[in-house]
Amino acid sequence: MTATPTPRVTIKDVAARAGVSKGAVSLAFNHKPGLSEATRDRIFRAARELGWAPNLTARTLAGSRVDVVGLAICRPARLLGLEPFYMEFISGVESVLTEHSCSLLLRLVRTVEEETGLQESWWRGRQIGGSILVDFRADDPRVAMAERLGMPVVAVGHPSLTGGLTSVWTDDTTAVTEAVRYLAALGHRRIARVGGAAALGHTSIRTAAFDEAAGAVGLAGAWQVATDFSGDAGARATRSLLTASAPDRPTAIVYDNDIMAVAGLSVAAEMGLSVPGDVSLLAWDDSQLCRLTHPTLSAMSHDVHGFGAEVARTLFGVIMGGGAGAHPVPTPVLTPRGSTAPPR
Amino acid sequence: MTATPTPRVTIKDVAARAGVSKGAVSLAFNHKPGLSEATRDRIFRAARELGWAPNLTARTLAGSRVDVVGLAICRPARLLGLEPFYMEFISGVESVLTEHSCSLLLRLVRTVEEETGLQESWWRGRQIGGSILVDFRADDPRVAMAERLGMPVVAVGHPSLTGGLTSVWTDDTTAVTEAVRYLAALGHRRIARVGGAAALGHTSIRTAAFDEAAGAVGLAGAWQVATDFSGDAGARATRSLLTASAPDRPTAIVYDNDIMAVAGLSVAAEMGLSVPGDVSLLAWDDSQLCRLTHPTLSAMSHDVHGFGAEVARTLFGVIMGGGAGAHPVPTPVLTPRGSTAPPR
DNA sequence: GATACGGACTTTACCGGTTAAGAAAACGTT
DNA sequence: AACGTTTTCTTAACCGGTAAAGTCCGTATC
Repeated sequence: MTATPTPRVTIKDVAARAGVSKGAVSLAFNHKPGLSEATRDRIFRAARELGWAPNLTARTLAGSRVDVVGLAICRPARLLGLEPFYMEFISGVESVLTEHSCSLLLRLVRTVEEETGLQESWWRGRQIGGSILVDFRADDPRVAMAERLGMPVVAVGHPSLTGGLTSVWTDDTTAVTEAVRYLAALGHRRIARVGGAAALGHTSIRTAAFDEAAGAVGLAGAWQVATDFSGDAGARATRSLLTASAPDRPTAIVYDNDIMAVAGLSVAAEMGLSVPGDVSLLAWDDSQLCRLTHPTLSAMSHDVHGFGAEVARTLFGVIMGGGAGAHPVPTPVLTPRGSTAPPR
Repeated sequence: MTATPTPRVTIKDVAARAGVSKGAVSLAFNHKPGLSEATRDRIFRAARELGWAPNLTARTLAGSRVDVVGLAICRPARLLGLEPFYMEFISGVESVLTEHSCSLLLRLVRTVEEETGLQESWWRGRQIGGSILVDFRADDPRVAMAERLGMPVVAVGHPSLTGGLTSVWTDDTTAVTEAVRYLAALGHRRIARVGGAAALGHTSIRTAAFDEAAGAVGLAGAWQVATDFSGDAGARATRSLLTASAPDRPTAIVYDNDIMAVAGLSVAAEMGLSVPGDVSLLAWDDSQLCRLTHPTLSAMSHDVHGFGAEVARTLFGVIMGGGAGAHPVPTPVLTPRGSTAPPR
């Protein structure tokens, strides 16, 4: 990219107009002591008249402050578009960043390796003051990267996945257990779970929790399928689960996100099965989408916006040199709606 | 945000290790002539050994290049989370930015005023090399802003809204006309449209086009409702349209996005009306969601990812000092699925 | 009345690169 | 051998801020 011919106003112009030195202008704009009210006013007036605002690039270079945080998301673009989760998460993050006049540098990447490279170059290039790491997997290379670089990060994921990094996490184990117990309490004895991408750490955690819970409540049948989070995959998985003959067919299905649950609902309809009569469906994340279907979808709800906000707050804590440790956010709670009922 | 104690490697360290001056390292890394192959190799080797990469902040300050583009989206966070459109759009933009090792600076804002302020400070602060402006409204202040600042931007919207700015736009008028003609051809005589936010320019354009088309094909009834794009609003609008008694009730409804169409589908089901038997529904944008419902949703489909990519390409053109004018992208095409049929 | 002190600024040296101008060595020419 | 040309590299001045150290001045202290 080449320059544009805009006549840039610099701190020098403001200083000249206010009849002071650059340093004085800098003091004024950083609200530091050492200036009289009168001078301060003159400086601000001059700046306003010239339409000047500090050049953040120069400020970053000179000082030690960087008011941008990074976020790289590693999922196929096709799927991201549909995941209400991320936009809500981002909007939560933004809500806190904005209070600190901080911006979000976003990038979609294809692989974890690409992400580590990107994060490293962002950090080395002082593009960011810290970063949010999401979608952890087992032995995630980003743990070592962040530690090696001494980069302030907050890891979104269970502490068992995020090593020594400061983390923000939801208790998926408890949530999965609650979901299974709820369905079992309704009388379901054969429950399936349509999970997310097998490579992701939280998927393994939920998978293990589901097995555990299924055993604990003594289910007669428990199935689990891994998908890529897409609606298509959710539909395929549901179809194959529901085509089984009656005794082998689950009477309830839990999904790892709401898109797949919507797809499941449609598959049931297409197969002539009634929801919740023939099969109960339980979604996860609970975006607005769950209230737009017919029947409405019961879901494990999550304050995704608040989650994002908490992540951002934690990141600021880390950047300021504190706030280490694992920060739990409230466990998703069951929100029963029209898609779950006792089996017929 | 305060600094972290990472020992940063700078160009000076690389120069020292390679036994040359800073300038030589700079020349090597910018692939400029004036260095022997041998020296170049030594420099690159030294850089590799030290794990050095040029500091983008310093590079930006010194040179005239900024490899970040801005995007501010002005819709309530709650709605954004659900709009598949934006994430897909962003992923399209990113796909092109990545090729140019360029990043996206994203911010959610509440008002256009807030956006103009933000864009201006981004530009003045040299945070961005250019910007993508979306969601234009009548007499949009951003047109004047971009011109005043001489900031390279590409406006996403119809040329009638974007003034003299370089724009990328879809022909909504033709698309709306096609939608109405299609429904009329199926035999529908009473068609309603559940539109988006009235303040947005493209909504007015579609509203006008709908009226026009309704007149041209001689409909017996044509209704239009403005919403905020949310599923809830779509549901409310649909409910009120469908509660009318038979002669006054539309037999087909066109929605301005797919979320509202999904909501409409559910309202029809809840009211005991069959789709497409009693009422046909036609969605807009056509994300994956339209294929996940039952019946599947007919839609005016759009290559949103490609749209985003085209916008990014156009922005690069503008930044390079060319590419002005209005760039049309293909008109949405009708994709008939299960939710549209002749009226009973 | 000399000394100390604190407030209000200014000076100056960076931050980590780029780039124009300058200098030294290598080369070809007559 | 003397002289212009390149080629290769160095120097030094920016870019637009920040921040530590320095200057100047009015006032309180003994």
